[in-house]
Amino acid sequence: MQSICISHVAEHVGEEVELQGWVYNKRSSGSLVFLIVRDGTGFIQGVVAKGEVPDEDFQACDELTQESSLVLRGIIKADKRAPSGYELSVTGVEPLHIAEEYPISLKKHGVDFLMDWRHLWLRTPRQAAILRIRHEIIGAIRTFLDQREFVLVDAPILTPSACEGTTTLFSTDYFDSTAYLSQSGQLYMEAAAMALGKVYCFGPTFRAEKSKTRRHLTEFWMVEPEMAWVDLEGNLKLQEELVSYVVQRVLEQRRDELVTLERDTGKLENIKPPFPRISYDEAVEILNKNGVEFEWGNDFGGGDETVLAEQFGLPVFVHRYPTDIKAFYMKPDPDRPEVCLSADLLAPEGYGEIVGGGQRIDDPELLDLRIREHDLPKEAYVWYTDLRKFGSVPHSGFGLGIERAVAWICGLDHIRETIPFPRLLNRIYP
RNA sequence: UCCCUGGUAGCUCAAUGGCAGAGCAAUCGGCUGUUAACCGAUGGGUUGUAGGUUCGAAUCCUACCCAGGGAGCCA
Repeated sequence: MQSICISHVAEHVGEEVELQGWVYNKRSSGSLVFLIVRDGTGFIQGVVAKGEVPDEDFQACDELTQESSLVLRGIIKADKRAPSGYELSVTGVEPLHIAEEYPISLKKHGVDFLMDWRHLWLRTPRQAAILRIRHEIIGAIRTFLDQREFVLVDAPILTPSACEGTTTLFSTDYFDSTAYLSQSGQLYMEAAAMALGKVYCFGPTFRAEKSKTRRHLTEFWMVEPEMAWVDLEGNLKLQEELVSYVVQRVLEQRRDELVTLERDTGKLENIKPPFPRISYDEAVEILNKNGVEFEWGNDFGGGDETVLAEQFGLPVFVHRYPTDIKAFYMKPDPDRPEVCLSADLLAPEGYGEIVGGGQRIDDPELLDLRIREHDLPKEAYVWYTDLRKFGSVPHSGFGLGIERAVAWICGLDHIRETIPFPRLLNRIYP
């Protein structure tokens, strides 16, 4: 007898097959038992009728609890009464392990409770759908960049000092000195771009900020492309093409999962280049016009980003931020040095900044000056400033936050559901 | 770090100063088409912790702990 996955039952109608899975729910009606079984690829209802299976198999159904593991044999039948359109007419039930009383019921639970049981929460249809979409998004990003001949270059996670010197880092003992968990691979990607042209890193990023919001994690994943010989506009073009490709691929490949999440896919269908571009100056005007008190020179808060993104049905680039509020390596606009060639991409529907990037300083003297102005330890950046001494070229890059992108595409109200085991302020379990 | 909200049965919640409750889950029984099945029965409590006010506190007051949301900062 062939052992198959539930995702493939449609190809085996009329055949007797074997399924391996877990009990999702059980309903009993005297001499009929309905077993809803999941195997990670899907769900199917098995109908166990007394007299049509060996007596011991029928009695075994009594013992089955939610999430017990079992092998189920039966004949696949098309049935309009089944939610998926298919049912299993059970011929054999073989429990493998009877699960203890399962903490997660099919009813409503609070977030704190579910987070404590995150290792089991992942089994629910909604969480599984999110993880599949996350997988699709990551796969799409890598396919897109690979097709454009980017080279994946891994950045170190243990680093000797802050990449940007501003945010709080996690520190760890490194033999007789201190190392920090990376908050960005970008500086290393600049070195790699000078070696290979177009590169990207994809890895975890750590921020010890004490942020307690629906948009923050202390450990998150970021893809950071970096390109030699590319200016700000070339950078934005790549970003809008990448984001559009990812969204369209999820729509094509993960439609069922989006339905499970009750995502309004209409809003995603429109995500195609070009994305609107507004300058920081224009953004300030828009805010003021919408009754938001905002002074030129400040950075946008979460509410400000939502107001800006609401003006367009698409992700929107905000470019040329004040040089003072951006990282030390951002290249000033040659026509207006008080602003820099940076740009953030704000997602629609209030999801905020999903990409931050810009053109980097290529002038060695200016870079040295900025390192001094930002009070950064010069010795730690010698290798970085070397990049401007040995064939400096214009170059640009960006960082795309995976979890924020997943939250937006899935339409989730909190980022913590986008990553299998979220690390949050006050939570490092499980 | 600051501001706001909350903490009652395994879970989700009710009880606003006067007997600690319901639904689900669990256990037992019933049912041949259930769709978060249904019906009947049973067990289940140091009301986050410590103190205070009161004849009487889940309820009011103080401190602390924990959680959630937000600010700052960021992706």
